Amino acid sequence: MKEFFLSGASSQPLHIDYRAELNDEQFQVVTEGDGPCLVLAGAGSGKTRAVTYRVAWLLEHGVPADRILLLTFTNKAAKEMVVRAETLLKSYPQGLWAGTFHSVANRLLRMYGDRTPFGRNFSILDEDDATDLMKLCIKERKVKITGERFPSANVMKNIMSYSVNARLPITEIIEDRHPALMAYIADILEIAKKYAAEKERQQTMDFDDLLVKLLELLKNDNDLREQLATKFAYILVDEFQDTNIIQAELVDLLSSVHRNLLVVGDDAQSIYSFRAAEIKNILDFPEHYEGAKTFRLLTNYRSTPEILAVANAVIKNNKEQFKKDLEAVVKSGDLPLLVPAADERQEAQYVTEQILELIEGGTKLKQIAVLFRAAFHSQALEFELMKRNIPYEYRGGMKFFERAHIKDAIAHLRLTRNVKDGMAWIRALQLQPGFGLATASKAASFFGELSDIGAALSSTPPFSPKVMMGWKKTADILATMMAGYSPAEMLRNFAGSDGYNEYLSAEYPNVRERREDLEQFSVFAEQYQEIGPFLDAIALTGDFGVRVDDPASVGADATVGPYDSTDDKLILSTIHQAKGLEWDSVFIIHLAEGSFPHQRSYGEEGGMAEERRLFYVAATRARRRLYFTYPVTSGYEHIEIRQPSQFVKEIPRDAVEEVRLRTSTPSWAQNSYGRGDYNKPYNRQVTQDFDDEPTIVLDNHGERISKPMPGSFLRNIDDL
DNA sequence: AGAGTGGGCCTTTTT
DNA sequence: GGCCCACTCT
Repeated sequence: MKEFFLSGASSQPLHIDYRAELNDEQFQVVTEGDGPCLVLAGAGSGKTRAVTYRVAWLLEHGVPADRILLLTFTNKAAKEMVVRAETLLKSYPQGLWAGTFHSVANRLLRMYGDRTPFGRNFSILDEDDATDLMKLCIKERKVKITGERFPSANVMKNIMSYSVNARLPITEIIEDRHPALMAYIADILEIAKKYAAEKERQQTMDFDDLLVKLLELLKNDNDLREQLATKFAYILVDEFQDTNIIQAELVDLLSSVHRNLLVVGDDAQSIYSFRAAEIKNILDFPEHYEGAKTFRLLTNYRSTPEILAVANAVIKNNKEQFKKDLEAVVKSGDLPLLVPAADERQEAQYVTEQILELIEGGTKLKQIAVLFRAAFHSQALEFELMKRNIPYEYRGGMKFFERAHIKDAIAHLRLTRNVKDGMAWIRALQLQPGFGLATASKAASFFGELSDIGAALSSTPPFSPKVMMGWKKTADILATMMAGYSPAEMLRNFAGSDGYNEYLSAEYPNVRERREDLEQFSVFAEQYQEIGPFLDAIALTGDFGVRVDDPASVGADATVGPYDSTDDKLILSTIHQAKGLEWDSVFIIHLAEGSFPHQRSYGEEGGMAEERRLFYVAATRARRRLYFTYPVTSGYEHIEIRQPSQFVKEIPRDAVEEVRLRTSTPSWAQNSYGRGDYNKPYNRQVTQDFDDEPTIVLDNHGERISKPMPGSFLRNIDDL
């Protein structure tokens, strides 16, 4: 702590009783966290608590807020940490550097970007823009197709992103993961070059660039590195198990002067290797930082011992892992339930009914979550929830800022800051008749040579008369928009412009809703004074809490039904998005081989271990009740028999209670009126054997549809 | 070159 | 079920 003790701020009376509010391990982390520190924090062990108290402790001991850097992976986590620190300190920690890696990198690049070829006014490409740009690069290369399909822009982007983040040559990645594409290797490498060059020319960065360009800058500019590493006296990193090489190197450089680097993480919750998270960062931390202290937070304050028993048992099957069993302090509860369902539909019905029962028992809807491996797994459930009028909030899927009309507005705004932003030009111009991709690209190049948007508006581009008409419209929209000053004003001018409204009403049936969205967007914009920070916030957050495609918000009146308010909603979420969160009751659905673990994980090195960590993350979200469900069959025309997830099989038989569903009407067995007629008799049955191949499906006459297998209906897990 | 239409494809996870 | 591409016509 040395120099900071002298600063005088510590003369204020301490009002936080660290000793009383933290357990021994947490207290150690908070008070002895100087130098390089690794905090292995199990799920629900008060990790956020330890970090926020540490920040509070530093501040109370006179460390200036702007000399503390707190890095997280999600905006939500960053916000939560700051809010909790604020609550502790009873004042907002003004000046604290807290944010995601990407947002902090952006902030630094806005300050020092003039030392890079990108300048300080670069645009940020979101995932769609980046993919579109990649498409253009592919198109331009005019690849000769030789039998094998050429990778889509999306695939190309993924390969290149992985190459950057894992710091592996593209060729090696192609050889390893897409050997068939080696036929195109020369083209692919050229396209990669083109993509990079194009971004530089357009003064735009994709998400990866934010980290990479900052890292390059710090490596090449000794003065700046020295300056920043001196500035940041304390660096704290959350979810360190999910950092990649680039991120680890960034914090390494930024902490190179003071060496006060405290990283928190749980190797058992590393679930982002697909974007090159390097679990070695956390496993090798003690070797990499000489004299590093290691702390372990193993007391779990969240879940019942029954839930932890399941999570601990399954994760044990991963060999490369710090050994640790979470210990529960919460009192004993019910055994987790294991529920095989005849098909997706019955699974959805079961989940829905249980949710209704939980609510009757006094649980709030928002204290219940349904988690799944992949976004589309929730489809059947969403039908059922809609049918029963259960309001829910879907995490993931279409983000507000990804909606077409919102992106239109953003594209026009972006041009006012960076006239070289080709993707913004292409998007804006293509709204007008006369502009297709080809013409818009050419126009973007033309305008990209100019100094700023003003020059573009007063230029005389070499367009044909028809194209010129379209350009006049765009120019008019831009001019109308720029009559405003703040982001909100500009947005309202944009939404009110004749040019854009003509486009909207010509193109879409629901103009009114789209205009309302734009108004909502303007309201959101009111908290920003300047266009730059506003655009950055949008690019780096993707959402601002507005629920998209939310059928429930219409019917759920605050005073009707057992739901106490409109924000009391069931949570549907992918497991990835659920990390760090907790609920009273959690359903994990689609626990069948091929769904979870995901099909593609079988062939990937370390894939199964990662899926298992995902399972671990999912199970440890639950406080009191945990349900595992899976469909035994899937498909309608061609019925497919599913195996339960291998993770289900890894659960000790006495650690769960198996539920047998009585009315097992696969939807294909129901009458042709669809919508389940529960009174109608049905005869089809499904049997399932856990050990080897299934199974038997009987039709209405008791005839076998698939291969014979003696066995009872939905065999008990005890038969394993 | 752009716009409109029909068929094939694919569906992990995210800052 | 949605998106993307290729094809055709203007």
